[in-house]
Amino acid sequence: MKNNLKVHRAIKDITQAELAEEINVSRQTINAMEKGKYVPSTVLALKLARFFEKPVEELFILEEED
Amino acid sequence: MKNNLKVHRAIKDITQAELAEEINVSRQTINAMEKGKYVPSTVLALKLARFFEKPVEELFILEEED
DNA sequence: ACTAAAAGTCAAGTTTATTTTACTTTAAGT
DNA sequence: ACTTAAAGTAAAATAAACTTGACTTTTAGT
Repeated sequence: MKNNLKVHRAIKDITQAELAEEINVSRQTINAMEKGKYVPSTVLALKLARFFEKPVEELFILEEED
Repeated sequence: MKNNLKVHRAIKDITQAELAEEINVSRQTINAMEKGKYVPSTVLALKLARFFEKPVEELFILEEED
C-alpha cells in the first residue's frame, strides 16, 4: 500500500509535526507513514482523510502485494 | 470506531469464513472486527471496501473517543 | 429433539504499529 | 558560512493486530 500524505500535506502547507499534533500521533509516526515504513490503523486513516477532506481511498492506495 | 461489516456481509449473504477467505485473513479476525474487538489495518479496510464496493468511510465510522 | 453450519469466544503466540528519546541530514534564510 | 526549522533515521520499549487451535453457543433445518 502506498499513500499521498506528503502531497496533501504540501497542499495544506503544514509540517509533519503540525500534522502529527492535529491527528494526535507522534511526528515519527507521520514520517514513517509518509516513507511507507508501515501500514497505519483504520482510525488513523479516517482521521487523516477527515483532516485532508479526501476519501481514504484517495490518500491510501492498495497495491498488488497487499 | 464502529463498523457495518455485519450488515454488508448480510447483504452479500456470505459467512464470516467466506469473507475471511476473500480478504485473506482468519475467520477470527473477521469475527473480532465485527464485534469491535480491535481496529483493523488500513490495508484490511481498503480490501473490505473494495470487496463490498463501498467507500471505507461507509464501512468504518469514527467516534468521539477516537 | 437432533444435527450441522455459523457465530462467538478464549488463551497463547507472532508480528507489526506506535511511542519515546535522541541523533543526523537537508533546506532555506540571513 | 551560520543558524534554525524541518525532515529523516534508528534503537528500545510498549501496545495492538492478527493467527492458530480448540472449545461453546446460537441458529435453522429436518
